[in-house]
Parts: sequence; C-alpha cells; structure tokens
Amino acid sequence: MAQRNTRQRAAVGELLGRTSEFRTASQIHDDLRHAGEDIGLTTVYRTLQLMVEAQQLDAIRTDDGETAYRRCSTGHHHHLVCRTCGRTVEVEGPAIERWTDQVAADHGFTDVQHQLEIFGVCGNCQH
Amino acid sequence: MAQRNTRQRAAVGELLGRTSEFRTASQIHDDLRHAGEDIGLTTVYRTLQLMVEAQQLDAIRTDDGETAYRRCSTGHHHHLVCRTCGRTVEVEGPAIERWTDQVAADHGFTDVQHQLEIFGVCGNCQH
DNA sequence: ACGCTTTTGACAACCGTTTTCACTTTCGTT
DNA sequence: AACGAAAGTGAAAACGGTTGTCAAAAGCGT
Repeated sequence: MAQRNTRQRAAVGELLGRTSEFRTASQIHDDLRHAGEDIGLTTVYRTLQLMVEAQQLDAIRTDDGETAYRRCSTGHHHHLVCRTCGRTVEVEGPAIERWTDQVAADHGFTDVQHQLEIFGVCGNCQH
Repeated sequence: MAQRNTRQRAAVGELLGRTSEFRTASQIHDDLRHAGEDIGLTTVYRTLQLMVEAQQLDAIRTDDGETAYRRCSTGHHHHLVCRTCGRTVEVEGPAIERWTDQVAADHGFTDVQHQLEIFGVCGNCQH
C-alpha cells in the first residue's frame, strides 16, 4: 500500500507551509507540542526525511551541526547579520542567484543550492 | 606563556600543508597513525580548532554531518561542493564581492564579511 | 636541570539523529 | 460498520561525530 495520511504528517506539513524560514527538527517538534499536537520527535524526523525525498523541503546543515528544513520556495533571500547585536536584515539578490547557477553549470554541477550570509556591524553598534 | 610547539601540531600542520583537499578529523587521524605518528584523536580535533581560529584552515560541514578541514589558500574565494562525493571547486566572483559590500553599505553596515557556499551534484556523480 | 604552565590522550559525556520493536492507526476490502 | 494487512508511531536504546575531564607528559623561560 502507498503512503498514508496521518494527523502527524498533516501537522508538520501545515506548520512548514505557513513559514518560509529554516527550522530544525526540534524547533518544529517544540512548536507542534506547544500548539497542542501530540507528536514524537522521531516522527518529526521521519516526516521531514520523507518530505526532503519528495522534494517538498530543502535541508541545510547549520554551523553547529544541526539540520534545518524549509519548504522549497521560489524567491529565497539571504541574511545581513550584525555581529554585535544580532540584528538581521533579509536581502534579496537576483544577480546572485543567476551567478551561482551559472558558475555551477559551468562546472557541470546540477541540483544546485547555495547559502550566503553577510556579517558586519550595523549603524547602531558603531558608536 | 604563549602557544607551544609540539610534535603533534607540527604533524597536523605539515599534513594539511601538503594537500589542498578537504579532510575530516578522523581521516587526518588515520593518515597520521598510518604514517607512524603517535597522536590521539582528541588532539587532532583540538589542533584543527586552533588552526581554524588562527584562520589557517577553512572548515565546512559535509552533508552527512562531519566537519572537513582544508588549509586556506590565499585570495578570497568561494566553494562549489559536490554533495555526493565532496569534490570541491574554488570559484571567484568579483561581482559577488561588490554586491555584498553594496548591500551592506545600503543598510548602514560596516566591517563586512561574507560566506557563500554552493552545493550541487557534480558531473561524475550524476550516473 | 628546575618548575611552572601548556598540552596530551584515554575515557566518558554530549547532542543530534537513526534504529528498534511493540503497539496503534489507516484504508481497501468485506 | 467491521476486519485485517500494511504502514505509521513513539519511547527508549543505539549510533557517530565532537567536546569535556583530569591525571600524566612535555615544552620552555629561568
């Protein structure tokens, strides 16, 4: 028999459908528990795996070794982060998207994703 | 007292000086043991950490959760990494450098750095 | 060579993730 | 509506890479 519809999968899918931010498995688990869903962490992991395989989610590794998931979406953006106060600005750059795809294609790479973070000191923190 | 020169640190430094490939801590440990060096895995990890802090090494997270290290080559560049075999190509993009500086300046940020990694599947791994 | 301080390394702890396995749920079929 | 086979769930244990602990060893200014 094929894949079945369960309350837990619906909950994970719905949560990730509502945001375009990257979230870790345990963040998702906490969110759902906090919202009253009765769901196990194991199930969250398995559901996320399935959704990645079904190409409904993108997964990236954070710097501290966790995996973060986000629904695949057109129009992603990058972050400009203040290294003093942590303030974050979302920025977009169509030129970057085009450039990375081009570079990857030039080297024979397919299935391309990228990560870009810009760090600096924001106006308020330059005293 | 300052940092000390030890046989173990010299061995790790020399090994990574000879290659420009990304290697994991346990690969480095194995290499050194195989070459007759008596060195503990813990020491390898600590030495790599020190070298990253001293900006002598770049560290990236592989898809399966390991951290891989490689000596920094001169000149700022980015990485195009195959998420299947780990093969890495260094790419440069003056346009990216200009764009990130511009975006940061537009938002009043100074002291700007950025990180860009491109992930994909290389030609060999597309079977 | 002495002695203070750093470094080492076996081992245990940690943490995110995956596996195990008995129990529950789904859903095509009666 | 009820049955039963197959799929899904979740608590707990296992796993694998990395980090912390601490007593012993090594480096280096004197």
